[in-house]
Amino acid sequence: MAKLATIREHMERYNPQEIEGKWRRFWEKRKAWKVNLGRAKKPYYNLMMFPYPSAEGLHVGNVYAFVGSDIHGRFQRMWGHDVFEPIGFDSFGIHSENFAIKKGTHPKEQTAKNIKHFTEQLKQLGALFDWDRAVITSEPEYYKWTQWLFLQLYKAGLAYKGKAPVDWCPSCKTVLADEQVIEGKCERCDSVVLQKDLEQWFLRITKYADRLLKNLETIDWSEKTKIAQRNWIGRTEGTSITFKIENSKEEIKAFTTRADTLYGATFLVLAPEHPLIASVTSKGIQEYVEAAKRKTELERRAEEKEKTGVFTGFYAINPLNKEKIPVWVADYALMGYGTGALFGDAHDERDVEFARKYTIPLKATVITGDKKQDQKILSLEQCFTEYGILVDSGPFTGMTSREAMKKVTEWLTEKGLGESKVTYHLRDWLISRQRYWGPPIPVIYCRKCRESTKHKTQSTNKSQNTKHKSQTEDRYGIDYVVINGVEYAIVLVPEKDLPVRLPKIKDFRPTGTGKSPLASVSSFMKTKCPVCKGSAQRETDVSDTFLDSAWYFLRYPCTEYANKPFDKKRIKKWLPVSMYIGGHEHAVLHLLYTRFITMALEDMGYIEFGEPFKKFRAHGLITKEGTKMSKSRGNVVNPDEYFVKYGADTVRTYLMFLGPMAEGGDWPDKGIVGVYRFFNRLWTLVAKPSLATAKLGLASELASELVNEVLRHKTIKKVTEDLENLRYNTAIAALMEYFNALQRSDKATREQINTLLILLSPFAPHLTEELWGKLGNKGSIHNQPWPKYNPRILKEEQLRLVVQVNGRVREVLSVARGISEKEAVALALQQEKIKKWFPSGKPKNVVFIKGRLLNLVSY
RNA sequence: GUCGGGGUGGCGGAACCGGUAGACGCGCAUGGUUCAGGACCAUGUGGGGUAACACCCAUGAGGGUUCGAGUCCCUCCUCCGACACCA
Repeated sequence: MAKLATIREHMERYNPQEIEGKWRRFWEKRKAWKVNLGRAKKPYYNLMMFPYPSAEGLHVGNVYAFVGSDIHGRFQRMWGHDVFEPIGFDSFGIHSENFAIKKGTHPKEQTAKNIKHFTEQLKQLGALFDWDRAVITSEPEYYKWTQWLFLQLYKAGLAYKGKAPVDWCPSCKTVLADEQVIEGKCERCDSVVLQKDLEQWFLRITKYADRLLKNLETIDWSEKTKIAQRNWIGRTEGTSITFKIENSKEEIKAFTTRADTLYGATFLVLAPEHPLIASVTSKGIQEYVEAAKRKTELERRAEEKEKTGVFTGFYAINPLNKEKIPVWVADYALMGYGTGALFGDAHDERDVEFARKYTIPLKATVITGDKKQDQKILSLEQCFTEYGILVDSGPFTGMTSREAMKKVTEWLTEKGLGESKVTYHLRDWLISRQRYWGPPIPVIYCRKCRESTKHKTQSTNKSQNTKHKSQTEDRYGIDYVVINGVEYAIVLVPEKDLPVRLPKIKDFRPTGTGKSPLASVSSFMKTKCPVCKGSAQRETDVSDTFLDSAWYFLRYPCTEYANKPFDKKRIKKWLPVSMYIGGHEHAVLHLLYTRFITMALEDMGYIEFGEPFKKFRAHGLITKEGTKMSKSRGNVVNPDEYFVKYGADTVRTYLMFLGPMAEGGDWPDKGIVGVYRFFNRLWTLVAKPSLATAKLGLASELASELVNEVLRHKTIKKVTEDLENLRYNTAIAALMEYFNALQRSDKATREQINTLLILLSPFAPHLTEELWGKLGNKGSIHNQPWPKYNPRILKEEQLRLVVQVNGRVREVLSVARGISEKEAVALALQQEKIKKWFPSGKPKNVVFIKGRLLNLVSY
């Protein structure tokens, strides 16, 4: 007998492994989440950032992100949307290649292996993923179109090859984009980056700077992300001022945001890369420039940012007061910002520091109204950088800084000596990578074509980059590169020849020579020119991973089209993306690039929208004991053991219970058992034979207590609102509260429990499906409509009127909702706890907030 | 330095427009159940105070506005994140 009971008890226990596997197989077989993309009536594109499969498996941080997004998808699905929730792998790139190198395997094999394991793990999550449409960026079927995209960008004048000082990571042995350099270090491996002058491929994202900025107002994104983008774009308004050079026809345009300080200009500084310097023959200067370029960020840091510079030997004329000021070259001026030149004065800390070091005179022209400070500033003991009143500034004396900035700029503009200028922090996107594991850039260099088209190129000055050339549709014969002193025409690989396949080579490791490993594979490099059919060579660099991920969301709904990257009609139906959820670390990388590419595609006429994601929400970070999980720290938590111990439903729900989605949380605290207990208790309640028969069978009006009904509707309201706002943690709390009430009351009806299960189903899809069936309901719980609450029922609840005396709570009264102020005061004054505060029997003042509180004031 | 976000029990975190601070969960305590362990169930759990109430104190610190402040304003302390020689 005892044994039998134990077995029975065991059988009835909540066993996540058993039911989760069962339902997953069932759903997969039925293709339960499949959406017919062509026919769907209410398309909802629920997108999450796809993972880099650059590890053996998922960590709980990935799980957190995917589950949060999946819950949103499930919620939208139950609202009646046709939810398309795709998944894929961002499998090209340095992360994947580095991982393969570490493992000593070929990236192709390692990536395949990783993807296989990731897939197994992802399938355990119980998400709505459409696996038939999985996108893998390292497959030729995909990167063919990444290369196609590059060709279109080139034809539109948005891709160019140019020589520029670029950041080089000596460990990854490749150049990096501006965005991938963090505090002078490589984003991937933390190595200190070096500056190199290299000929590289760029995408002209700066052309879109203003649009990228302005459009932010039109999209529903987390404010944090928008701010990060605004900062990165870094639009600055200022003035460009033309300084004539003494005894020369040359002039220098200097950029400033403080035109009001122009009277105080006592020197001019050029960036070491400034074009004017190239024409200066003085040996000392050239040496300085070379040395500055060779400097690494580390060296600059070690010197504690000490500024260095050298006097050029010539002088410039201040257009305002005609003063003669020396022109210097210094490494604190940056070529990429403003005009690459600035004037130095006493109202900028960097200028002052530099001037002191080289004993260049300074002159203060701006002061505050404060007497004491006036003296200090005029004696130059202190560098005053704020706005103030102008002194010693000719006709501008006495003006405020703001006024003067305007007037000075106007004056200069009138005289043709300056103009308003806008500059940006944003730089063009450098996409060349001297690595193996990426899509080869589909370009061929042909010597013969260059020879035969040389006449087309007007200017022979090729010392600078191609940035400023005019844009035409067909640049054949005009654009060229110089390799080892020989000119080659840039010829695009014809679209019909795509993809340029990445050959499987043995020696795929980065070379460090400034060239991709592909450069030593002659079978790849040597090719025929598609124009002249003569022998030519291929570009051997591959493109940045972020180019792969800049358009993947367009591919998902169109994976069945082999002859085009995406289908216009399909795209029109499903895009822009309804909701995008992902990590905040991509705020200025992926999210900015993606917006740029979308705008470019719109301008080229391929799509009809300029913003890819209508709504974006950043999720927080899951940490381990307060620190970021990372492979290098070795504190990555593998979710597998938790799946085995507690099941996916518990892991899903627990992760969401940690805190608000936007804030992330710490894993693990022991709290996971709390959710597991909750599910066990739910299981027990539903499995109770008594519930399955008598009470559950009754109609709700007869059996339910009003209390439970009110709570049911309240819970629907709360959970619905919370899910809309991604406040999953409080939604779960409300569900627990509701469950606790049902369990306690012992009068729960089937409807009340069904509501609980439906509301819980986005969090715990397997468990709720099982219990839904156990209660004798038909069909899948996931096909149920989302419950609606009845506002009338919420009003039936008794009001708990808070009674305060002098703003402090003294009593809580249960009263009818419609109670009037008069009635409430009278009732309150009958209470012992209240009465004693009013010896006179009457309050001096009464504050009554209907439906909420009563405050009686005794003074 | 600049920009952004925080500081609430032993812990994770709740608290709509200013209106019962600490929901929900973890942990802990006591009791029940069990051969035992675990699991489970019940009750309690910010601090002081009380037999129990009452009452007092409490949301980083200090001040202010208000009938009433975690929430609004000012000053300061502190932690975290992003960017950083950007003129």
